[in-house]
Amino acid sequence: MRLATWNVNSLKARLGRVEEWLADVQPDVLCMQETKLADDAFPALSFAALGYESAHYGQGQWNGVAIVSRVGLTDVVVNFADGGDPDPDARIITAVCGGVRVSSVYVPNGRSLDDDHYQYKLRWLKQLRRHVAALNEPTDQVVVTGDFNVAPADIDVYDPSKFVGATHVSPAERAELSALCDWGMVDLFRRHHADAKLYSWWDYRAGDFHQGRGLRIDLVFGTTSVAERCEFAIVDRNARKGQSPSDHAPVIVDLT
DNA sequence: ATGGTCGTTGCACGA
Repeated sequence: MRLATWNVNSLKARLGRVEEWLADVQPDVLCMQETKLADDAFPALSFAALGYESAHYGQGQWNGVAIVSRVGLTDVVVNFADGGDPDPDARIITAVCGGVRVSSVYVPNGRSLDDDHYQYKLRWLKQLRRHVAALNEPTDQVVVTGDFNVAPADIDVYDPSKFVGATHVSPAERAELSALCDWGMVDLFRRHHADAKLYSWWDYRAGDFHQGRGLRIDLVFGTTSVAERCEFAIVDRNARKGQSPSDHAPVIVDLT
């Protein structure tokens, strides 16, 4: 099973590229973030024409997450399912695809450490963990993937000195990812590329992509049983090139 | 040293 995640930065602006990419890469499951669409504007027929079932949770304009699958798509849950307060934004959707419970997540950006949005980000990550624990046991086949807006370690940042005091690298955010791992999840990409300075997001400005100034913030977490099946992981940098790219590249994992 | 660009929408703001 080939599973991928991609922050498309507006599915309306990106649909052509996403269709082309699906035909080329042939993933079985694709999790998308920042569709920036209302549910009734989601192009389900375009995905159906390529053989994919789909589930979307959007609000229009901002945020919006989706899962498309050609290996089944059942048990769809929008928003958090831990019994706590629902997130006012459309940032998480969960479904079972090919025997794996998959969540597509768009973690709040945080803006800056002194912003209320940063506290929202930390609360959001805690609730994500409760959501995962409410739906699964650590021994289950579970994937939580998407745009985490957190670089797990300094190796995931092109120049850590430029991010001192910034979001995406703060100890509190990283501790939330560690807590997810403590529950029973593994960063599948890092497991396959222990020392690689490879990124999944590059600012549109100043030629950051071509200068190699990026962050690895698009992550695929899998439970141990998923990690044991994972034989390949890659960032598809080609999808960040050319005409009208998203500022994120897809991350792909292959499970046996 | 600073600011670079996109996407939304509507003539600013979030990332």
